[in-house]
Amino acid sequence: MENSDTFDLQLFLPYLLNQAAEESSLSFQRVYKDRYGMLRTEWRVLFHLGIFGRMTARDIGLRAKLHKTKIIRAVRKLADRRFITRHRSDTDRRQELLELTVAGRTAYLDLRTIAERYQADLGTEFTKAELALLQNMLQRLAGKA
Amino acid sequence: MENSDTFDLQLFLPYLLNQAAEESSLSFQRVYKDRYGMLRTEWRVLFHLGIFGRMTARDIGLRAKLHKTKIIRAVRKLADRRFITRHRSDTDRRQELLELTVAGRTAYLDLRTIAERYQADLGTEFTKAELALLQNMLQRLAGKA
DNA sequence: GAATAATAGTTGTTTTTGTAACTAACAAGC
DNA sequence: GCTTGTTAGTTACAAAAACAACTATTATTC
Repeated sequence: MENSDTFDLQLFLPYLLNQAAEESSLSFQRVYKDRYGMLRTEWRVLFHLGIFGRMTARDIGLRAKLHKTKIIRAVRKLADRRFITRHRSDTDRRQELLELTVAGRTAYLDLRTIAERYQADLGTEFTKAELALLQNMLQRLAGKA
Repeated sequence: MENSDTFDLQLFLPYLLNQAAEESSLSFQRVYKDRYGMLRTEWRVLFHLGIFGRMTARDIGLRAKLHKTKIIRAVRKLADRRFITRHRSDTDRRQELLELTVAGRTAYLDLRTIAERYQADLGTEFTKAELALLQNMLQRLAGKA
């Protein structure tokens, strides 16, 4: 340890954000992974369809900043497991309209409940004002505000 | 869109944190990747050795919450490129002591300068108090405070 | 002090991700 | 209306991460 240094890695945002993101993902991951065998991209696609209703892979990609190859793999897996349906658009046959099945919506609502509980639990750790500021700053850092 | 829903994904922390983490990693990634051909795990190992001096793979893993298989691969690559040296410990020959070479320290100092500039630039976006609160909350979320 | 357990590091295999190149459909310009 | 360019989705291959099993060494227990 002769060459000790003063840079504080724990405060360096690209590092700190990743640590926090990974930790906070864990509890939620256990649910979508163990209960539904889903990957991160898959629950995100599921949530987009649950929240916004029928939409295309392209639009999900734009909203979630996900590359189309990631999305198509998630879409295939979700369709294989009958969580979503895929239909070519009549007006533009390049596009494909994605939509939740009943089973998909059930899974979404179940996961959404877990997500809401997670958010609610944060209220015991932080004040409303703190959380609002955190979310605002994170959105600015994410380039979305 | 007939099934619109009210859950706000943009405020869901496991999602929001990942978006912010990915975005904030990008600019720094360009430097360690393009300039040094490093991966994320590699700059992290490099920084740990730069900051704390000689240490073992195990201790880096504990501090950075990295799995040992990730570390050993980073260590091999860093050693191949003559950024670090590896020496079996005399007191416990299972352990290996890792240390930066001169070239490794040079690379570390270069990257540290970029990191410090990144942190300083945040000061134009946010106030000192905001940043302090953000870092504190993130550390609590990461389970490190 | 021999047997058993635990630890540091290592290797191999499987999943998942990243990147580039491709096809089919549509759009724009002339 | 034919060429040129763009877009949505798809496929194939390369890179990286995740997971399990292994070796060598040290620690523990009886």
